[in-house]
Amino acid sequence: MTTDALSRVFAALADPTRRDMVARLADSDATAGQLAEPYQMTLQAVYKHLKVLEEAGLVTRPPGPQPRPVRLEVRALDLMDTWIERYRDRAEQRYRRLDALLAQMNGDEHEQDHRDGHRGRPEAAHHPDDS
Amino acid sequence: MTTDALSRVFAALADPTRRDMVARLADSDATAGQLAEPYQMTLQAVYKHLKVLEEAGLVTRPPGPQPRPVRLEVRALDLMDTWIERYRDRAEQRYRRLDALLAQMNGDEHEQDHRDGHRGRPEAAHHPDDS
DNA sequence: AGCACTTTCAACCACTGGGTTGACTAGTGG
DNA sequence: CCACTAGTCAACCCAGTGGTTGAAAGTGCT
Repeated sequence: MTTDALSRVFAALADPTRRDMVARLADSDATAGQLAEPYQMTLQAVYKHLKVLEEAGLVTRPPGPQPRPVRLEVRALDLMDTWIERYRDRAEQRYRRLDALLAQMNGDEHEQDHRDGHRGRPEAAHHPDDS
Repeated sequence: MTTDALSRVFAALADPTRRDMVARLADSDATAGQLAEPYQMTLQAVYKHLKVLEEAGLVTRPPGPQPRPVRLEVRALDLMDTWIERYRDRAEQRYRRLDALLAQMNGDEHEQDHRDGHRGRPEAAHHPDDS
C-alpha cells in the first residue's frame, strides 16, 4: 500500500465497525476476543479490522503474553484533527474576508462594473499543501 | 449505498485527490473544470470525485447557469470533528483516571494482590454510541 | 507432553471504487 | 441553426476490501 498516513487514518475510520471499535477502546483497552463479542462476524474478520486500525496507527498491540491487549493511540486522531482544523479555519477566514468585501461594496455603491462573479483572480499556481 | 453520513465523510476524505480538492476549495470556489486542471486524469474522473464529495455533504453545487461553481460546506467537517473530539476527550480522561489510580497505588504500597493488569473491571455492557 | 485458547496466514468470493473510453444532453455565443 | 463548451450517463477494467472457511502456528496451564 503506497497510500499516505492521512489516507490510511481516514479510510480506517470510514468503516462503522472500526469506528465502533475505537469508540469502545476510548473507554477501556480490550483483547481481540473481547472486542469481537458484540459483532456477529468471524474472529478472523475482527483481526483484519484490527490490522487496518494498526496500520493506520490508530491502535497498538504491545507484543508479549498471549492475550495481547489493544490500546487506542490518541495521537493518530490528532493527525486528522489538525488537518480538518487547518482547512476549516482557512474557509472561515475566507468567508470573513468575503463578508468584509461585501460590506465595503455596500459602502460605495458605485464601481459595480467588474462584478464578474468574483472568480477572476488567478490566485497564483496550485501548491499541493497536503504533504 | 446504505452507509451512514459519518462513513461517507470519512471515506470521501480518505482519497488524496479529494482531500486536495477540499484544500483548494477552502481558499476559493471553483468550477469543475478549474478544479480538474492540476490533476492528470479525465474530466469524468474529477466529476466522480465531485459527486462523492457532494454525497458526503462536503460540497454543494448551486444549480443554474452552466459553469456551476463548487462550494465547500464547512459544517460537514464539524461532523467529523465532534466525533473525533468526543473519543479523544474520553480517552484522555481515562488516562488521567489511570494516572490518578497509579498515584494512589503508589501511596499505599500494600494491597498489591489484585494488580492483574487493570483489565478486570467489566465496565457495564457495550452501548453502541455511534448513532 | 497434551490440551485449550489466541493469533496469524492463505485462499476464495462478492462487491465497491478509482479510473478509463465513448456517447449524449444542455446552455452560451456567434 | 450551428458550433463550442460544461456537465452527465453508462459500460467496462482492474485493484482493493469486507467477509467467509480452513488450516497452521504460538502461548499458557496442568
